[in-house]
Amino acid sequence: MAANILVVEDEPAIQELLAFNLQQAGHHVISATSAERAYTLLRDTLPDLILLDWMLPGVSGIEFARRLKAEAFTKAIPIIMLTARGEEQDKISGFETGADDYITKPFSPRELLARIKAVLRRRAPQMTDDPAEIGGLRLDPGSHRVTGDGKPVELGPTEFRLLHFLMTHAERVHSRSQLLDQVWGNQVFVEDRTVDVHIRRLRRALEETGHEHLVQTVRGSGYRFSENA
Amino acid sequence: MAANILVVEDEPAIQELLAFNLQQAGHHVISATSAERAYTLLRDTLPDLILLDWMLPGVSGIEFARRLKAEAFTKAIPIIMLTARGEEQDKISGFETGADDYITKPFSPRELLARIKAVLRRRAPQMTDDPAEIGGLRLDPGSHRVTGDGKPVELGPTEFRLLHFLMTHAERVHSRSQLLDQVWGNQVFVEDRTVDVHIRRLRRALEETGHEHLVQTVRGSGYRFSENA
DNA sequence: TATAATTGTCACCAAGCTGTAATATTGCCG
DNA sequence: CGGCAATATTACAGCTTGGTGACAATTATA
Repeated sequence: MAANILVVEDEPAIQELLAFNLQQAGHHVISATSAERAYTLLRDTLPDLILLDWMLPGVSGIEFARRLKAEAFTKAIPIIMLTARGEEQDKISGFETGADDYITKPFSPRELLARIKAVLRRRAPQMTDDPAEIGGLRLDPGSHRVTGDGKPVELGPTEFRLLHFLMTHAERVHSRSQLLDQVWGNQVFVEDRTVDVHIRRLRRALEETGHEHLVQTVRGSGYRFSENA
Repeated sequence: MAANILVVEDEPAIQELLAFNLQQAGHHVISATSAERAYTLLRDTLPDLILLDWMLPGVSGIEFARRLKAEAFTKAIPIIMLTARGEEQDKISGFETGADDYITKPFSPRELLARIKAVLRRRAPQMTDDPAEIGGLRLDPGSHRVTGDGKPVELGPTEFRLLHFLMTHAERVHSRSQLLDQVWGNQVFVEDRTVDVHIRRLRRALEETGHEHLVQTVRGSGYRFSENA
């Protein structure tokens, strides 16, 4: 899977433990010991997921999470909160933070990795770098390359993201507004019909290698990526 | 799944987070910050489900829920109440008003979605994306596909919804007006006889794979989907 | 800065879908 | 077996939806 994970944790021991386990699993880890530092890091690169300690010096984890969910450019990043046992009982509403999941200390590395994987898959399968290959069409997010039966396919940025989303959510119908939310981002104001045009551009590009049939129209519902007619 | 959900919540932060998480899950969200506004919105379109905060300025959530359950046109809409922690008493009164479920803060997005799904399943099975399979006929809402013994069946949008409803409410007779309410929507003015035509179209499509006998006429009452002759 | 790509909208067309009415059948009653 | 009411079937005109090419504005690139 190999995700970029930002760990925000003030206690060095836990910090190291987390970093070790995550790296062991092939993830790339960025560390911050406070919300402020984390925020600075975020300006450079956006991670695929944030592990956030509930209790932080200065700006608390809860507060930080809320801030992340409020800002457009960090809104979509999944957050997993680290909480100490029993904290849950007393502290403020966990949901208000918008965290995607919680892990209660102490936790096993296996549980940690499992939850990370689950969150990434649930939240944004197209964010993982796993290559997708369906019906002879192959999309590799890592190298940002698409090939149909080995031959390269040229795509614009939007068509690439669109195809990536469709391929990582194949066999399902997606309405135009769902696609706008997922591919364009949910704060963008764009006409529904614009999706049609990009579907058209995607199809035209796929015609080169004869894979345009994989992008299917479901009248009255939206579009679907499927191997089957 | 993809339901229209009305969120009634006065605190903007929670409001946004709810909307965000629900949209992530593919739902369509309408928001209101007070009971009064919610009520106005209801006059235009009826949602499939209402998420209602227990604490609201002005008319309280409980009061609002009671009103919704009293009026004919909103009576059938499932309600999930959001309550603050440690107020067991609220749960009781929540149910007394006719709320279908309640969620105690804090809660994870996962729990929220699970409860929504549960309520919808109980209340309106055709709204969940669970595949239905009866007598060799299979309907998958997720991929928007129908197959008879594995072979694809072509359906128009209305026939698809009609079949979906029938299959999720099999072995029961539905009158024409019931079908109009459930499949067409309960504010549409359409002739009763129109149902006959769509039943006809559905049957014709099912003839392809020899499954037309599953859609049965009950003279004087309506139609039924059943495996048994 | 000039040039090329990319993007979102539109207008127009083709195809598909819908509701209704007219007509044909069917089932049930005596 | 008629007569009647309910249902089936068909045809169709209007409407909606999706496909497509063009275009101007914006953005990236040389």
